[in-house]
Amino acid sequence: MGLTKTEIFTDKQNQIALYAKAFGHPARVAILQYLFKLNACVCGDLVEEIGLAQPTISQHLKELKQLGLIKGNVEGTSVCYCIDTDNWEKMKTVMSDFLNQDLAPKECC
Amino acid sequence: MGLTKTEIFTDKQNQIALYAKAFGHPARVAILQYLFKLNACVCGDLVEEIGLAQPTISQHLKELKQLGLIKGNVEGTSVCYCIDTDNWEKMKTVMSDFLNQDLAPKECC
DNA sequence: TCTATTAATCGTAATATTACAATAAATATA
DNA sequence: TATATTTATTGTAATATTACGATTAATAGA
Repeated sequence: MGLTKTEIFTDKQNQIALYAKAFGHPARVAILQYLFKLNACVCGDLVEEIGLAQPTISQHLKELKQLGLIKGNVEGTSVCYCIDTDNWEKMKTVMSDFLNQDLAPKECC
Repeated sequence: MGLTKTEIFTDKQNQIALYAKAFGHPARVAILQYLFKLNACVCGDLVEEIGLAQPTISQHLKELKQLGLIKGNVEGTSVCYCIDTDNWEKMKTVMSDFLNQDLAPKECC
């Protein structure tokens, strides 16, 4: 147990859950907001900005990178991160479809 | 360790993360989609519909209820669940603000 | 080459999540 | 009251996540 049974759900449902999981930690939310705010590649000051230890930030960045939401470019000894806008848009489509489901105005119970 | 440091993040960041966490499991996504699809209170057939054990479904429903995204009304021996549309709209506002951040079209790195 | 700087990886402890069997609670009906 | 039906709760095992110290890797510059 303790293992999510992905096989009984649709690809779409699993995809929504994966994106949502990425946003399910405030550090990752903060990282993404900071990248959007600066509107540029952020080279190195994420650790001071967020306030968690360097390995922890690195771990969160890795998750976001694996999902494709950010990209990292090596610049000398530092790595510069920014939003991957193409993939961000794809994610938005998936998540918006889910969030914008609407109910007909029908009384219930 | 293993404990999210919520105190170093803003209320907004924590709120986004809490909502996202709720959507971070495909069973909860599936439950919500089903409630939207039927557009009615669902009395009892969620266990067969989703395909997880009854206590597991009950646990997922509890999480969604605690966040306020669904409500449950007791009807005899069964409980009928439906989307809490008011709270769903509030959630949508919060999540949309986050997802719809946009970058100026600026090259990066 | 040596040193400094910065990010990634490894290892690990603490906590959280997921899933379900067993059981309890609640209520309708015989 | 007794029984059937349905959902919630409890307990617990398996797995995942979070956080960080220690270390490694990579590269710039002396």
